[in-house]
Amino acid sequence: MPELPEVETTCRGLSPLLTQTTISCVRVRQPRLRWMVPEGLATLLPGATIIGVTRRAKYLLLDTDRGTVIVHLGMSGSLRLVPEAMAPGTHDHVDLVLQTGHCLRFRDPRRFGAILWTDQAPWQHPLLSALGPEPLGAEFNGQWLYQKAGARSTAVKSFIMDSHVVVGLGNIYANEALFAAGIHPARAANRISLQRYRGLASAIKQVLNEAIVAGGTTLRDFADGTGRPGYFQHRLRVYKRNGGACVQCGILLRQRTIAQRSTFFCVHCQR
DNA sequence: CAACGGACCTGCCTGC
DNA sequence: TGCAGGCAGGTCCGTT
Repeated sequence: MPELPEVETTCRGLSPLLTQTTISCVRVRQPRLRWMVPEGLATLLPGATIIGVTRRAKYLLLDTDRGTVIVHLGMSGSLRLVPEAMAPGTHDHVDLVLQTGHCLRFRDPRRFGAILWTDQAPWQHPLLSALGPEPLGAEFNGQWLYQKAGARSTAVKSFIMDSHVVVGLGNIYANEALFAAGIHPARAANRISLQRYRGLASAIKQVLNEAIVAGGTTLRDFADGTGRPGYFQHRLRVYKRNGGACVQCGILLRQRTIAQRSTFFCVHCQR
């Protein structure tokens, strides 16, 4: 589910609801996520106050006065604010119960997500320290992509999904951004000019910004922190549209696998 | 170093 | 109707 726009949507939805609330207890029903949920959470967090909710890459950071809860939604995770008494479902693995009578509920059927803790600056955490730039920041541009591509012969689609190059792009938005930039997803990263990388960088920014405005993409069950779905799925131009007509030239869109991920593109508009 | 495949999980859909 | 197989929004890690 969650690429950068979905995580950002969750972040923006939850931030005003969680900021300045105090955690009363932690309920862990299933600690076995991608990594074990730290046992210490249940003793550390009661009494802690949430200072703010921010995002780095696809990680949500719940900043408290004692440290930071780092949340990753994996493939199927979601975070919702619900009444404390609401009965949990099968895959509702963790609750942060608040003094307001609500709880922040982490659901994740596939358990590829994670809940971690750090009392250091979160960007120093091993999972965050080596990440590339935020795609919506000024330091991410065509020059950066061109320089990072160097001699790499990997497909440009895998290249822009590499979190050391730029964060936040998953399979949906990598496909969409390459279509918007007119670049074939299988083209070797080192065979793209600086000029075309400038176009790609701005396409990435534009696609992500549009998706954030639309509240993200809801394919199956994504909802933001308050339960609202996203609407960007109606604006997808290539993702899962194989066999359909290209919105620009009308020929049939193709699908193939690149780096073990389904890839959708127009052979006429993308070179 | 870079590229690739495997691993981790469950649910849903298709086709036999 | 049942079941096997393939596929899904992520990303770390070990092996070439």
